[in-house]
Amino acid sequence: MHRQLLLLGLLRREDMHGYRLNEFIERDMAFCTDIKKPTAYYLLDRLADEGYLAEVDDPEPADGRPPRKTFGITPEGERRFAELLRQNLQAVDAPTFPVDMSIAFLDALPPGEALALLHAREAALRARLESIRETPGHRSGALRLVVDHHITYLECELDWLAEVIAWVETQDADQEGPST
Amino acid sequence: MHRQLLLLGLLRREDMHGYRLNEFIERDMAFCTDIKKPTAYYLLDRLADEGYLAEVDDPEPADGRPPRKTFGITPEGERRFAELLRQNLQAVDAPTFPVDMSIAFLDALPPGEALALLHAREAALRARLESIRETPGHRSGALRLVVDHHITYLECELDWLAEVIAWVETQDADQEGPST
DNA sequence: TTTTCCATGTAACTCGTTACATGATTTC
DNA sequence: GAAATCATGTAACGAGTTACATGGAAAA
Repeated sequence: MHRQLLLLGLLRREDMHGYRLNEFIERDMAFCTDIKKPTAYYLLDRLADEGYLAEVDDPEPADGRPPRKTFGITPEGERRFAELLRQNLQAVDAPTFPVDMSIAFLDALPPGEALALLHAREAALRARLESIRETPGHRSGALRLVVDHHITYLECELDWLAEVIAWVETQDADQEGPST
Repeated sequence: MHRQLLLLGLLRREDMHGYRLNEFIERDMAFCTDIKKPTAYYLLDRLADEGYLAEVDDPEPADGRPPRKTFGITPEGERRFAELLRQNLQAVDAPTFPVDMSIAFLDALPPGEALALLHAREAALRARLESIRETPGHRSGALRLVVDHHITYLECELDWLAEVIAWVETQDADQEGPST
């Protein structure tokens, strides 16, 4: 559903063909969406079938290039967009973190190995945080807020991971015995 | 994949039949997993087919009750469990937040309505945070860490939401004109 | 001359959900 | 007598992904 919203939202700003759309999404939105090319093409056709998009004439057809299907949003599409926007903004999704399942059974691992894996995870999260911080563009406008969302989230993940690591370390110490 | 891990992890502690397993998951793990009953039954059979689980005799068959299939983990299941645990702990998933798509197009909404929706969202998040804070049990052990994960996450969501609200408010003020 | 770019798709598949089916037994 | 509890499942569906297909043009 947020995928439809994305496509409608982008086409609301400018008519585009699938290839350009996918290019833009890959370059500028990859950090916040996971829509894949075939899905985008499929959804474009479906949204057009449903009357939310309409195929328009290619404003600058390039010769010796495959023909392209340029889409524009229709008035019904605008209405649909607003509807999805409100729905999506109100929906409070309960996210699930796959890693939680590992944490729940962390005692099944030798503490040493657990710590090594957790530190590796920490490094990976830090790397991602850096790469998002260094992302060019998105310096202004609403997209900045989305970048901030991911930065805030990664920082919170790191805080929590530190807590997990501390916990494993105390477990480890307890196991060695406080008598040592 | 984290679903398999969950089932194997729980059956590692104690032999169980599907119904009890589902009961436990609904009562004590609903806040961190979204596995549904039919999925659990299906996965139990599949894991058994693959040799990771084995059907064992019901230790206390109740009379006048439907027969139940009690599963226990096999040595291969133990190995599989450890493998999934390591895999899952190392995998750094790039989460996508559906709400980001709304935020990216927030300017399409009248600022007043946007603020109302954002405040409603804030209230919903706060309610969830409270309900998790008041969750009984999970006070000790690894599950406590998982609860903390969700608390930390919701707090970070609230921080970020406040930032979004502030941004919309400045946008609104700018639009009214700094001359007023 | 092989690779990359442009541009669109399809077919098969995976994973999971929803809604429903069954049937005895206990509780209201 | 109706509803909830116990216990297991199936069938149909939906959303999305992967891998592949196509075919000309430009760049390496």
